Formats: sequence, structure tokens, C-alpha cells
Amino acid sequence: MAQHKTKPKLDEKSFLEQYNPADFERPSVAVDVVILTVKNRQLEVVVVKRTEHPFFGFLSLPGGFVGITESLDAAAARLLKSKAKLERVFLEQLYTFGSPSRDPRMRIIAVAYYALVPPEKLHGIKTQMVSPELLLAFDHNAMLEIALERIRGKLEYAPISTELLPEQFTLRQLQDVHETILGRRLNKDAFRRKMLASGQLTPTGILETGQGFRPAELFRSKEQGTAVNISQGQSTSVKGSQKQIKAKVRLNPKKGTP
Amino acid sequence: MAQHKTKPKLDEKSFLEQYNPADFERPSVAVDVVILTVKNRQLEVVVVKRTEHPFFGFLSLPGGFVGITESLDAAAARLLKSKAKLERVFLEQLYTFGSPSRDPRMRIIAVAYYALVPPEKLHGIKTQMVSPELLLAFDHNAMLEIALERIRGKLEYAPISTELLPEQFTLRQLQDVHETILGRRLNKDAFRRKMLASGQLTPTGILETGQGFRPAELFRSKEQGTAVNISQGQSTSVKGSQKQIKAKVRLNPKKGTP
DNA sequence: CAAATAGTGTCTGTTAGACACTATCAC
DNA sequence: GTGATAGTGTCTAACAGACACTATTTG
Repeated sequence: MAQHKTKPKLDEKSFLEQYNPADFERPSVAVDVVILTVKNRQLEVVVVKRTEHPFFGFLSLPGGFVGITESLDAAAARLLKSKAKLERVFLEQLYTFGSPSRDPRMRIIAVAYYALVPPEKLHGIKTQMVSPELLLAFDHNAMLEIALERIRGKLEYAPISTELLPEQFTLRQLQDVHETILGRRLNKDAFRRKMLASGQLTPTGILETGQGFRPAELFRSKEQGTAVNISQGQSTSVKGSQKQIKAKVRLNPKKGTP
Repeated sequence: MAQHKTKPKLDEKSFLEQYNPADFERPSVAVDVVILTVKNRQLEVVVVKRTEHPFFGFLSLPGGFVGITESLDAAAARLLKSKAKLERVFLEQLYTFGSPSRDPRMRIIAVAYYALVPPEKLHGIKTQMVSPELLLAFDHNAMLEIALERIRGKLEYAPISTELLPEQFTLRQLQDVHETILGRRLNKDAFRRKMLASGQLTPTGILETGQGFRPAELFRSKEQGTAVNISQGQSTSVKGSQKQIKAKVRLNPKKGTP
């Protein structure tokens, strides 16, 4: 055997010798979070670069162990805050991954969560475009895939798409988000009708400006609250401005003067 | 406390410092299974009587700890077999419950599964009618509630209702199952049209007999496989008879002589 | 024959897709 | 005015609900 390979090779073996997984009575439980956003008609996911073995140098989803007195939801919210500085965003449990071989070090059962956030809240946070080429550590590609399936399905009956937009948005922006998630174009008229009839949107009477064409009315989502209620921190209102839209307070003539 | 044996030097200091299995308090991980069936137009769930504290004497869902080398799916399948003698049935992961106080003894994280089985497979197994009066131990009422939500939602797009019927069944039986799960009556014509158009059913050309009125054609579900594939045991075909139906092999005149 | 349910045909109301048209901004 | 998109109106196709009608069994 070549012994002179002095490169500090990952000493996984000695770890396993010392802590044989077969001796463990209990698995560890971790939480991994699929944090998704839509930016420029493109799905992106928050990733971190691994600095430890296994998958050293690979990208992975942010994750961490669940404290012994901490609920799963609280652990997910804590990770969201510590790894992506996110605090009051849509967060929901996704699926639990428990293959005995999913982590070569030891038995770790991972409860996956997914979060939806507008891109404005991710300044300075590392993201990657969601694509078939994206390679993640562990079974994190499976987690990402299941998260996408979940939101695609949920899009049809739950008002989750507004979680990916600023507080105020136009119907065109909302349609862009839907088209990006579903990966196909949608009918404009039908989309408008369905959204307006759903009762999930509140018209603000404010029109966007600065677009070079007829301005659209801004809407906001009816208060729904996040899926996971974190009873820490207080209700801070989200900034309602987006880069290409400068909302000017002006009544929609249609609403004001019939 | 110098040990006689020096700890092996590991490259992954941070990993060991943070997650030394000897120091890190880990939760136990259990699997609980919501086993549902429909009997006489009534939803029923498999329960066991607790013989230990806490909730001594209460009813609970069948459950047990996950083996250290066992996948979650395998643990659920094992419990299904040991507690209800069920082997090749629809089984799917539901949700993971991790409140630190959900078990007063110790921290136990429970991965809930749900299974759908025809009532014929539950001879000798204790079940309870699903009703608001049913009181279960721990957070098992929440598990049951989430299982019901899941199947109600899934009924609309997935062929899961056939899992609650014998291999061959009439459209009326299928509609009964749907009505029981949804808790409301459905339109007969629309139900027939939708089911036949869905491509999920295969007509057998066989008619039921002994009903005292015009016999209905028997259908079977197109092979789909169970959600959780258990690679133990072999493919045994399910008995196709139900108590009130004696299927006689006779061609459906409509199909044979147009 | 009567009773009871299976299965078919048809009308209607709702909704999504398609398309045409008008409205309103920046330039 | 021109260019571009917002928003409305209307026709059509697909489909679910409703109901009437025929078909087929047991007794």
C-alpha cells in the first residue's frame, strides 16, 4: 500500500472504529431545510459549502442537529435564522429521510423542511440555480426534488406563491412565479380570473409606475400567517418594494371613479 | 480523567467536538402507523391497548422504535406485520412529530406512517370507528387527523381508494369508499365517468351475482404497486371475494355481444 | 310481474382556453 | 403618435351535476 500519502485524508475510518454505529442505541436526528426563491424567472435554492467530511467541498442544504429539548419546527426555524438570516418566512415540514446509509459517519435521521422566501430577503446568502446539473451532498438532491413536487402540487390549492414575492405585487409577477415553478406557460386570462376569484388577493388600489407601459395594479396576499408559527420575535412588516417597481401611492382610477 | 487509551487523532475535530456521540444526548426515534380501513361505510383505524405507562389502558396507534440499522420504511413495514399481520399493503410516510413533551418519559421523535387495507385483511385485529369521540394516547389523535386530511386530498388525484377494497370490486363499492372518506354523497354519473376516464380501472368483464337486482361489472385496479416497496415476501395475489359478492365468471354481455 | 340497482343519454351551468378589443403608461 | 403591457368581453370546448330513461337481475 502507498503509505506516503500524507495528505490529511479524512479520518472517517478511525471515527467509525471508535464509534461503531452498531453500538449506538439511538440515531441522531437532524433537520435540513430546502430554502427556495424565484429570481429572474429562475428557481434558486440556498446552499452551503461543506467544510467537513463526508462530501467535503460539496454543496449541501443548510442543516443541523435537533436539540434535545427543541421541537422540530423550532430547530428548522433556528437553522433558517442562523444559516440564512431568515426569520418570519413560510416554513413547512416536508419529509423524513432515514436510510441507514444516508450518512457514512453514523446513523442520522433527517427531517427535511422547506421554506419559501422572496429574493430580496436573501442578500448575501449563497444560492444556486435549481437544475438537473446541481449536485448536492448526501440525499439532498432527493430532498430538493420532493420539495419541488410538493410546491408544484400545493400551488393549485394553497396561496403559497405569494410567499416568493414582496408584500405588494402585480398579477403578472404572480403569474411569472407560477410559470417558473411549474415550468410551463399559463393562460393570462384564466390565471387572472382564477386568482381574483380565489379570494386570496387583496387589491391595494395602488398602481405600479416606471414600467414604460400601462401600469398594473398592486395586490397583496390576504393575511394567512406562516405554516410554522414561531413564537419568538415580533410581527415585523415586510418591505414592500422590489427593484423594478416603485410603488407610488395613487388610487386606481377604476376603483376611485366608476 | 486520563484514559488508558488515547483518543485517536481525528482530522474532523469540529465534528467530534460538536457531535461526540458519547456526549450528545440523542432522542429516540419511533414509528407509529395509522392503519385505516372502510367497513360498512364506516372508517375504522387499527388500535392497540397500552399495557404500560404513560396512558396505561388507553388506546393508541401501533408503533415501535426504529432499529439502528433499519430504514424508516422497513420499521413501518415490520410494525405492520407484527402488530396487524399485514404484509403487502399500501404504506406511506405521513408526518414526523417531534414536540419535546409529546412523551412524558423521554424525548421520542415519532415518524408517522399511514396504511390503507381492505377490511378482509383485518380479521382478528382490533379496530375502532373513527369518530370525534375516539380518544387516543399521546398525540395519536393528531396523527389520525393528518392521515385523514392526507387521504381526502389524495383521493382526488391518486388511485388510493382501491387499496381499501378487495382485488375486484364494483363502481358502487368504490363510490361508497369515496363517500365514506369524504363524508358526503357524490354524484353517481359524474363519479362513474371520472373513474372510467381516469384509466385507473381495468374492467374484468365479470358480473357480480346474488344481489337481487341488476348485477354490476367488476373492476380491478391497474397495477400500481404500493407506495413503500418492501423487498421481503413474494407477490401473493389478494383474495378477490367479498362477503356480499360472489363473483361468477361470466362475460359481460355488453362486452361480448355488441 | 314488482323491486331494486346498473348503466346510458342528454341538458345545463360552470370554468378554462383562446382571441379580440380597449386602456394607459413611457418615450 | 408608437410600443408595450394591463385589463375586459365574448366565444368555445371540456366537464360536473342533475335527471330521465332503459337494462337486468332476484323473488
